[in-house]
This record gives sequence, C-alpha cells and structure tokens, in this order.
Amino acid sequence: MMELNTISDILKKNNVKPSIQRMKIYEYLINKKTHPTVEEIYSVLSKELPTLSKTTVYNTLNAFIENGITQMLTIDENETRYDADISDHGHFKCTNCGKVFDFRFEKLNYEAKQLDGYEIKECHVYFKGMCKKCRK
Amino acid sequence: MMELNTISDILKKNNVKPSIQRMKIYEYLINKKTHPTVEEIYSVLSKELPTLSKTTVYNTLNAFIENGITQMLTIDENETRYDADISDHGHFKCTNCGKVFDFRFEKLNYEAKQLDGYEIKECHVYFKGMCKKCRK
DNA sequence: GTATCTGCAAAACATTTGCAATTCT
DNA sequence: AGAATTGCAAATGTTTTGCAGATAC
Repeated sequence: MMELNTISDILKKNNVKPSIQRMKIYEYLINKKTHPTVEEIYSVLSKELPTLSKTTVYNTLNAFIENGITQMLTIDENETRYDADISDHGHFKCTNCGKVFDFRFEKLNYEAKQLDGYEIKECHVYFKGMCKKCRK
Repeated sequence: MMELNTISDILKKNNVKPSIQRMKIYEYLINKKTHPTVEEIYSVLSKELPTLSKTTVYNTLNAFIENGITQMLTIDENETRYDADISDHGHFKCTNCGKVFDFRFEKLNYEAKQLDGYEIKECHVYFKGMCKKCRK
C-alpha cells in the first residue's frame, strides 16, 4: 500500500502540485487497481471529500495523463477507465462480471518492432471473454 | 472494389435487410477502409443520400455489429470508429496525422493461449505513434 | 496579494429513444 | 394493408468550459 507521503513525492516529481483531491485520486488509482471510471472515483471519494466535484476528477485525471503518470483505457465505448500502472501490460475484461484484469506480455514488443518505418510510442492490448470464476 | 450486388448478398446472408442506406454504409466501410467515425460516414454519404440521418447511421452500424459483419474500434476515447474487416488484425494510429492503419499479427493468438483459465473471445491490439510519412 | 485550484452551472458533444411519416412487399 | 425502416426532435449521458469563490505560497 503506497502512503500519502510517497504519493505526494510522485506528484511533485511529475509537475503535478499535490492537493488533497489529487493525492486521494492518485492513491485510489494506485492502491485499488480496479481501473475505475470517473463515476466510480467520484462516488467513492465523495465520502471522504464531501465537496469533491466531477470537474475536479476530470481535471485531475487529465493532468495525470498529460504528465505521464496515468493512462486512459478505452476498452469499451462509453466507459473510459483510468490506470496509474503505466508499465506495458494488457487488460482482460470479463464480459460476464465486467471486471478488468491485468496481464503481462513479453512478445508484443518484439511484434511491434516488425512494423518498421513506424515509430511506436504506445502499445495497447486488451482481450474480452470469460474469467475463471464466471466459467465455473 | 466490392459491388452493390455482392454487398446486398452479404447483408442478406447476415440477416440485415439491404436498404439503400445500409448498402451504402457497408460499401463505404468495406471499400474505403478508413475506419471512419459516425460523423465521417454521415457527412460523406449525405451528399449521395441527402435525407440520410445520423440516427440511421447509428442504427445501421449497431445492426452490423449485432450481426457480426462490423467491429467497433475504441482506439481513442470520444472517437468511436467502425471497421468492416472482422478478421484478427491490429490498428496503428498516427498521433500526428490521425490516420489509422491496419496490420496483421501472428504471435498474439499464441500469447492469448498463455492466459489459461480465461476464455478469450475478442482480441484487440492497437499501437500509437508516428507513421512513415509523418516521420520524414 | 497574486497564482493556482476547486467546484458549481451551463455549454458542447455523442448516442439513444419515441414516434410519425415513408417505404417495401 | 401490414411490417419494417427512416429520420426528426427530444432525452440522456459524458466531458469540457466559464467563472466566482476558496486555498496555497
């Protein structure tokens, strides 16, 4: 579990001034790892920060993205999710329970290099299907 | 270039009754291969079909998707694109010129099988970066 | 005390829905 | 005529913008 001190440092290092709203939003992303939507972040954090507005959630997430400490996941249309894990990894969404799981991949970078002439900066991979629990 | 006769047959085979609007939209998707947005389809086809409405474009694309002859691409948030090529392939979006290119991949299916316990039904891959022209 | 950040309300967009008019057979 | 399709207008939902008040340095 990452603590608020560490979070404050990460934000500062990445040119995001650490307000309480920004720290709590980053904390939620990095500790819960649920790839939440704006709605989820807003409704959970409103309990702790009763005056929080969705505008601030949007502003904050956009600032995180601009400064490279969060990525936007567009796994499903009309359901923008956010992820503070910016390492190369893929996502698996269970079409039954709706949960999103992470997985590592090795071979994709190799594959990416095959596309020569193109300069690849971002690499997004997601699968959809049924997770272990839902298949039982 | 696929002709309207062939398009009519494909739609019929897939339980979509071939109206002029539906045929023209499918023709645009399959022949132009530009992975257009609703807006692009609407503004281009309005010239030929002046009474065309966006509602019909949306209804038609949803019918195509339900019947498995078109896939939705969610490469960027707030920019839903459509593709009548339903074979397994990846997309590369140039962040400079905005164009979307196709590419084949072989190794991903192998990779997918590594995630055992999970039943994978759909496999989406996209890269972002600079295309050949924009790098010059 | 000046900059920045927050959050309300309104605006801007994208997509869906209800329904009447049109088209097809 | 009867059933399906089209397209307008209104509704819904999401994200952005404008701006006034609050907060931080």
